[in-house]
Amino acid sequence: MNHWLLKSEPSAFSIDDLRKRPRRREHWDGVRNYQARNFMREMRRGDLGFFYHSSCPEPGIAGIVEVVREAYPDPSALDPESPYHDPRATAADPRWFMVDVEYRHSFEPLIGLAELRAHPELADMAILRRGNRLSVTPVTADEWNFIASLAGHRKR
DNA sequence: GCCAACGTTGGC
DNA sequence: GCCAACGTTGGC
Repeated sequence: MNHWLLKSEPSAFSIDDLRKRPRRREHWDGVRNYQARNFMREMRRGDLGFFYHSSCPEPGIAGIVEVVREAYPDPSALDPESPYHDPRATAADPRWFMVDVEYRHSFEPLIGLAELRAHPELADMAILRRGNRLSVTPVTADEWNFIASLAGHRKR
C-alpha cells in the first residue's frame, strides 16, 4: 500500500466538507498539473492519504482519507462552465483524471506546518520544501508512520 | 498584499 | 529546443 498527501484550500473544500458528504465520499477533481496527475494515476484502492489544508490561517495536516476509486476521467475538464475547464481535453483524450476518496479521520487539533517542520525526520517531505506547489505528492512509509504517531490521540 | 518559486506558454 | 514572460501557488 502506498501513502499520499492531498492538498486543498479549506475555504473551497475542507476535511469537514468531506465528512459531511453522502457516504463521506467525494471526487478529488480539478488537479491540473501533470506530475500531480501522474501520482493520482498511481493510487490504488485502499491507499491512504493525508488531507492537507493550504492557503488558510492554519495550514497543516487535517486528517486521513482512503482512496476508494482509482483514477478515471475528470469531467470538469470538459465542462465549459467549470473553473477547471480545459479546452484541450476531449472525451476521447480526457487529459485530466480524478480519484474518489472517503473520510477516515480528522486530527484535532490539526498537525500544523510549524510542528511538521520541527521534526528532522520529515525534512524531505515535498510539502515542506520551499516553493513546492504540487497538490498531490507521495509520502514514504516512514514519514507516514512518524506523522501517525504525532497524531496519536488527536484522532477523531 | 507581498514575494519567492515554479510550471506553462509561445515566439523565435 | 531555448528561454523570457506570464500566471499561479502558498506561506507569511
